[in-house]
Amino acid sequence: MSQPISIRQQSSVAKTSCLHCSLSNLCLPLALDDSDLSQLDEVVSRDRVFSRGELIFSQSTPFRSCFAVKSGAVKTSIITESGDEQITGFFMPGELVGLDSMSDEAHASTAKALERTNVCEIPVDRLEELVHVLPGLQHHLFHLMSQEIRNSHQLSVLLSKNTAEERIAALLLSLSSRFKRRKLSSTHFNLPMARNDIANFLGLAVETVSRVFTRFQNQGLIRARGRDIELLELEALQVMALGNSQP
Amino acid sequence: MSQPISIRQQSSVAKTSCLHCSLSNLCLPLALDDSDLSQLDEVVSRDRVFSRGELIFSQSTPFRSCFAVKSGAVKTSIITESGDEQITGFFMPGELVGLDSMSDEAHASTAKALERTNVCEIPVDRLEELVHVLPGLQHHLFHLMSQEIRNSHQLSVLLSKNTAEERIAALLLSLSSRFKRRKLSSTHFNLPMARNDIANFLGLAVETVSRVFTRFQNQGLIRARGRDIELLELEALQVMALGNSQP
DNA sequence: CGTAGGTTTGAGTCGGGTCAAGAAATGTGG
DNA sequence: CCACATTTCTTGACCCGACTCAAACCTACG
Repeated sequence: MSQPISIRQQSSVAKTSCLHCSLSNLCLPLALDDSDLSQLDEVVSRDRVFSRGELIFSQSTPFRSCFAVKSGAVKTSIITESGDEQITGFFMPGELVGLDSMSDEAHASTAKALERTNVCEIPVDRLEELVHVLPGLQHHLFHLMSQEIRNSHQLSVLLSKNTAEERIAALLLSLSSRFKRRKLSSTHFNLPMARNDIANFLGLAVETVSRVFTRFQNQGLIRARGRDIELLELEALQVMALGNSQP
Repeated sequence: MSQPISIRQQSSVAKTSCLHCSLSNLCLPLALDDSDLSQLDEVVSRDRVFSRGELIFSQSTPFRSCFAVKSGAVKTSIITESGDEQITGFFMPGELVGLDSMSDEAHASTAKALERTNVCEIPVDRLEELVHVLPGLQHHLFHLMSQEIRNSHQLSVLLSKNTAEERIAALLLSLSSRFKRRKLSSTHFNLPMARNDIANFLGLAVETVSRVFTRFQNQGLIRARGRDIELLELEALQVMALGNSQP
C-alpha cells in the first residue's frame, strides 16, 4: 500500500527517480527545481529494502549515508551508557533518517525497520559535494536539521510537562497529521509500532500506555483494536494534548 | 572573568577578531584555516552586550542571525501552546545559539541572557552565502547542528528514564565538562542559572531541585552555597548520573 | 533597611511505576 | 491447517518518588 507513483512500474518495488517520486515534495520540498532534482537523483541509491526488525544502521558504526523512507516505517534509538534503549523518533515515508549524525564519524543512533520498509540511501560525502553547487539544497538541509532539533525539543516538553494521557494524545495526533500529509486518512490508520515502542518513546511503562488506550476508548475518543486505530474525537484529543497547565 | 584573549585589549569589552578569539576553537573548531576565519570575521558583528534577563531574540520573531556566546551564559526556551515555558538549553561561552531556527522564517525559541553576556551576531543570509565557498564551514555547521540534535536526544533520555538525583548529577557534570573545556576549574564554579531554571530544564519542581542539592551536600558529594558549587566526588556523581537501570 | 525574588524545609497526596498473571495475537513446524 | 510456543497486550493490586501546598528563611538590590 501507498506505493510511490512511478513511470515504469517494474516488479513489486517501484524504481522511481526523485523527479517522479510522489514523496519528493516531502523529502525535498519546493526548494529544488527539476534540474536540481535530477542531479540529486544520481547520488541516491534506491530500492534498499529492509524487513521488519532489520537494522538500517546502528550506533557507533561509521556514518556514510542518510536514508529517506519511501514506504514502511523506521524507529531510531540510542543506547545509553547504562545500557537501556531510548527511542528518539519514528520516521514515516517522506522523512529523512540519520540527520543526527551529519558530518560525524559514527552514527549517534540506531535505525530499525518497524515493518517492511523501502528506503533511498543518500551517501553524505556525495550529498555534501552536491550541496556546494545547489544553494537550494543547502538551505533545505539546514531546514530539515533545524526541524529535527525542534522535534526533539517538542519531545522534551512532552516528557517533562505532560501527563501520560497528554503524551499519548499528542503522539496519536502527530501520526495523524503525518498520514494526512501523505493524503491518507488522518482518522483511521495502523500504528507501525508496538505498545512497547510507544511506551519507550514517551517515557512511560507499557502498562500505562495500555491503560490509557482503553481509557480513551471508554471515553469514546478513539477506537483501538490492536494496532488498528480510529480517532473519533479529533478536537477532544487536541484539547487533551495541549495539557491543562494554567486553565 | 573569563575574557577572551585579545590583541588590543580596549575598554572592558574585547574587540577580538575571530582569528584571535580564544574561543574560536570551540565556536568554529579546527575546520577553518586562517584565511577562512578572516572571511567569516567580516560577516560577524561583535560586541553585542546583553545584561541579565535581557532577550537576545524571541520566539516567532523573524529569524536573521545566530549568536555565538563570548562571555556570560544564555538560556533558550520555548513557550508551549498551553502557555508554559520549557527551557531547551543552556549556552556557555564558545557555544552557538539559534541553530534550531536555521533556514526558518521565525525563531523557534527565545534566548535570554542569564547574566551579563557578550555575543557575536552572525547573520544567516551572509552565513549561508559564505558556506558556499567554504566547504569546511559547511561541514562544521552540519556538525554543530547534528550535535544539537544529539544534545536534545540526551535531554529526552534524561527526562524519560532518570530520577531527580540522576538528572541533577548529569547537569552538574555537563556544566563541569564545559567549564573544563574552557580551561576553567571543572570542580568549582558558579551556576549561571537559578534553581528555577534548573528545575524547568530537568522537568522537576523547584523544591525537588533544592532537596536534591541538600541531599548531595549531606552525602558529601558537593558543597553548595547558593550558586557557588564545588564538586567533591566527581566519580560518585558520574556513577549516579548513569542511573541504576539494570545493575 | 525594607521588600521581592530566590531558596530551603515540611507534610500530605497521587500519578504512574513495579510486580504478577491472564488474554490475545502472532509465529513455527509438522 | 492445526497444535503449540512465543511474543505482545491488557488488567489488577500495591507502592514510591516527586508534585503540591504552605510557610519560613535568605540575599540582593534599589
